[in-house]
Amino acid sequence: MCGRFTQSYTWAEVERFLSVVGPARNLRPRYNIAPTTPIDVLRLGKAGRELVPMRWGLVPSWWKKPLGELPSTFNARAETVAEKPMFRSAFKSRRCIIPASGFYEWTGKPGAKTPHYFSARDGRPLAFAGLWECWRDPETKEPLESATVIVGSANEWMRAFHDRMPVILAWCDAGAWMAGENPAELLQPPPEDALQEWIVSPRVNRSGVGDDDPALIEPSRAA
DNA sequence: CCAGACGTTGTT
DNA sequence: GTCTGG
DNA sequence: CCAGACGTTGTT
DNA sequence: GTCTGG
Repeated sequence: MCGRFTQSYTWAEVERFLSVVGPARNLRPRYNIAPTTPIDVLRLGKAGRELVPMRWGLVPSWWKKPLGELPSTFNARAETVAEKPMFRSAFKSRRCIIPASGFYEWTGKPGAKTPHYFSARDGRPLAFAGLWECWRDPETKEPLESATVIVGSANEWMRAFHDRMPVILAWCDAGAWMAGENPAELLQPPPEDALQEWIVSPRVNRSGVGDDDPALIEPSRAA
């Protein structure tokens, strides 16, 4: 998966959706997110469940080099997330849910790329399986919280556009995910009729475009 | 990942 | 082509 | 037991 | 933080 998450979700929608794991608090709408910019992360902390904005791109707590030398960690592969040094610690003890109204995938060749918007057919927000970490800058000692989205195989329907897709907890068990259970069974693709899709403007991936513009997911040219 | 920008010369 | 911003 | 290592994702 | 090597 690549691109950004888009469109707003209402408090009511998220709360209803997240009721799988219990009541949610402090939820804020967010439309559209790019790597290295914050995403909303629902985690289980000492104070209970909280929605926290974090850097998109997980930084393992043991990372000692400058942030700029960190490889791309905005996605983690479901197949290897348990073993990769970059993710395994968070996979064990810092799972989270990343609410989003939808996500983008691109089709076409360079110079003729077409962005598609994907969201739940029932209109409810999606909840991606994620991981988070807290890292402390060796120089400034500043703490930085970060997160990543787990991606797995696409289902047949999705394969028409892309062979990967985020792990969506709506069709797994969000509660079990947060409890650290049955990862293999949890990280399955959703039913074939779970999502809907339409073409949007390439504007979605343009630098300088605000993340909170609902117009980003307006249908574009016909397919 | 993708979209968009990317400007040089002389000058003590 | 390569780098930056999101 | 301790010391030291440990890089990911996407590629039309 | 977690795993491996010694």
